[in-house]
Amino acid sequence: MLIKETQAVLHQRMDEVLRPLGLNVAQYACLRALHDSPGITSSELARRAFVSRQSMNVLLQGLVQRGLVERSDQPGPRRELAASLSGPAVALLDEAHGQVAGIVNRMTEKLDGERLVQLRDSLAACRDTLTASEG
Amino acid sequence: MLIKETQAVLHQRMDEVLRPLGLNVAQYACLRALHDSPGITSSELARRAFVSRQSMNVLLQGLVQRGLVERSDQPGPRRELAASLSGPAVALLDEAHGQVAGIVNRMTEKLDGERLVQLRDSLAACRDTLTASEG
DNA sequence: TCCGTCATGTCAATAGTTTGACACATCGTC
DNA sequence: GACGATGTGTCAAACTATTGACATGACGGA
Repeated sequence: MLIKETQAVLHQRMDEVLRPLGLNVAQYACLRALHDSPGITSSELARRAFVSRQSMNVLLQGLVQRGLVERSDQPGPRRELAASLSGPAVALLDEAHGQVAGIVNRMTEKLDGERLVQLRDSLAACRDTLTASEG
Repeated sequence: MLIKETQAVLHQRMDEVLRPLGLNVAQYACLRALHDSPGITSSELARRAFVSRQSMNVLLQGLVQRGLVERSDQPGPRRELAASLSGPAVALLDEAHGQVAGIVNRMTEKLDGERLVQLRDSLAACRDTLTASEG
């Protein structure tokens, strides 16, 4: 499938540029989601990354040990532990985001603005249609 | 990322319709590649599926035990063992392909022909650009 | 109020994948 | 013919992720 191939190659390129920063694609996506939605829970993070809660938890523990994320010690209403980015994490995430943006720019350099907008719209339409027809 | 989300949802839907047939997405992709290119080797199969040779080998062994693929007993020039589909496999693959085609049709039902062609072209352009700029 | 449901976090066990390494065989070059 | 490079298959170990299960705490309806 064309979508799968494109995503696989993009994943490889992202992994190549993120490895020197000590991150993999899953960790980058986790930090990015944490930056966009501070105080999010581990389970919600797992849902957005399409992995199980347990995997996201071990990933989070690794990031906590490296001092990149901090989890609140006092649980919330539903026993959840809010997670947030640390100071050095935002700098690292900025660096990683720049690298990834470079990849995306190279990927879409052959497409003009019109085509790029249509690509985004079409992909979003496909995603929404599939998510709606679950079961 | 939009591409990743779309691919993830598509992967989930494919897994849902392939599970009743006793297949997962990796096995379906393997059978499909084997149908398009009969006599292909395990390593080439692994490259196309973006997995390691070892993973593809255990996947192939499972398919061999189920009588879906057959590997030639006499190695070729480079010690390779050609793999080919068995009789029941093509029927199963046809059934699976119909299910997947239904998913894809539902996914792209919101797009007219023009948009669909542009989507394919844009994705192919992105993939080719990324594969060209390896390193 | 009581109980069923849902949601989160965590543990143990299992399955699947990758990494690293080795043996074998061919091709190209000298 | 000899040698290194390349490509394939296979083994063992390590890692990653998933499945299944359990405890805890809050919400909602009878």
